[in-house]
Amino acid sequence: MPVERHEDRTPSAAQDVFAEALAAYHPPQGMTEKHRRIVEAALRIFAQKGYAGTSTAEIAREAGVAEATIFRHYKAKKDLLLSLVAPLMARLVGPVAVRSAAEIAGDPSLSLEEMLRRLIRDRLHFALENAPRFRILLQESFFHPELRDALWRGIWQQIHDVVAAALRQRMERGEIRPVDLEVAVRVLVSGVASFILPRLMGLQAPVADDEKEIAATVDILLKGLLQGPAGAAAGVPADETTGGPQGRPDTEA
Amino acid sequence: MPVERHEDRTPSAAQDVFAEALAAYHPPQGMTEKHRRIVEAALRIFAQKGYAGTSTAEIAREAGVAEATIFRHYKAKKDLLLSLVAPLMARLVGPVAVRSAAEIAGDPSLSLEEMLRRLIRDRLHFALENAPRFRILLQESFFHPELRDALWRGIWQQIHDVVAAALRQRMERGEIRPVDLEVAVRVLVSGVASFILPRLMGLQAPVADDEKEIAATVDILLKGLLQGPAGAAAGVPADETTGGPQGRPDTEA
DNA sequence: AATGTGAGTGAGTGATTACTTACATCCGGC
DNA sequence: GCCGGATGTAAGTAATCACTCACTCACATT
Repeated sequence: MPVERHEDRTPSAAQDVFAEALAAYHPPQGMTEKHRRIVEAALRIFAQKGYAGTSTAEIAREAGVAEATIFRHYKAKKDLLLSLVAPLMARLVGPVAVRSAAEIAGDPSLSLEEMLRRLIRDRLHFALENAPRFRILLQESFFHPELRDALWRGIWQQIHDVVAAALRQRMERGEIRPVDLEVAVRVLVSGVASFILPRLMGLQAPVADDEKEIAATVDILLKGLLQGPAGAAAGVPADETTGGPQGRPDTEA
Repeated sequence: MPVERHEDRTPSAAQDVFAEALAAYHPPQGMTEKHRRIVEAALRIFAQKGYAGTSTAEIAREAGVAEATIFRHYKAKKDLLLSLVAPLMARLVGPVAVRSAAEIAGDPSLSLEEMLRRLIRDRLHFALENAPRFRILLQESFFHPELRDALWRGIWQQIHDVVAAALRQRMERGEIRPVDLEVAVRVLVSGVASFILPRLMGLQAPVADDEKEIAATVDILLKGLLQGPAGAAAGVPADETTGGPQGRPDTEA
């Protein structure tokens, strides 16, 4: 990058990026006050203007520290970026998240419907909790091949494997039709993503009722759009503007 | 933006961006050789490194012109960016594209299945034809509110209206179940997007057969995943790795 | 032949870039 | 008291940023 000119001179943020960044990542409580404010400012400004569109001077100004203080903690600007997304990556592909998702997806006692609802709720909650980090990871993966690879190989493959396994299990039990697994995973995940991404990006009109929308989304994904051959549909009626007590505000943590 | 420091001094790329950019857009045949090469270089490099990550010096070098030549044709760097995405926006929301999509979506003689297949083929073709412009519009809409608004208000609303109208029509005819229209549109469009976006981003493993995947996607969107209550499913069998002559390589232009 | 015009450019402009260096200040262990 | 490491910063550094200026050149109109 010509705009980031010293970038490739330092070997700091070069090869096996995440091993290094994860090692360098110390949790918030080990940080000094100023260090914490640098991270917060960077998180906020990167999410808004992007990595290449943000100068270290602005981060320092916004954090109320001297510019050199940033480089006391990070060898290069890019290391700061990586330190922001690395913990998110770790939580996404780490054993905790995978086990949590796999537990939901693999639980045979859950109806497919309930499983999908929980998955959407679970991921929506997680995404909104880490919204700025998610946004940065997403938008910067356009420009940084290492991030794109990590996102693709790490996160997508994880999601894919968990969902595919759950679908295969239920397909063998005859619960779902024998559709192409890859396509089914793609459609399912994109349906969930269409729920989460607009909220993550700050688009999205004021939503009336998340639970109702989740139920309707799952309903369509499971039963399709077509009129059943024998009046099969028994799910959410959903005549567009109905606001009756049909959502389910109970549900677990 | 501190990185783009002169940006807000010039009133050139300020308010009603697209009116201006569209007016300034002259089709390729009216360009000089060097101007054309500037546009091509910018298209290529912006798509790869992003607007903020690309310097005018690099564009000039890559185009084989002097840096000042860029500013002979564009008042500011941002005007160059807008001139790249404006024609795409115009074609997306303009009467041609809307009529084409609306014709497909509104044609009552088409089966819902065939309509969706044509829509996917049509949009996939269009997206791949304009891949760099699409990519730039998508990635820069994270950072430029005017682009985000245009993409949201213009393109999404167009898509939404066309698809919603088609669905409502078929819902009134009893062809599809009475589901929530907004949710149905969202799931449908995201299913199509999940088909197009990975190809646009250069992700996506080498795909065996587009037609087969389109058919399988449409099948799932229409009939859902669940086993029908009376063995209803009659669509694509799709036992994961079957490669037999079941795709439909006929289909129109 | 004089004049005008748009394309094109070499050589700048001052501001800003990521990053460094040298030098303080703090704080806990001896 | 004194040392050593970690934290913080003012004041740089050379390179690069978007953009401008003064100018040439080719060509068209008169």
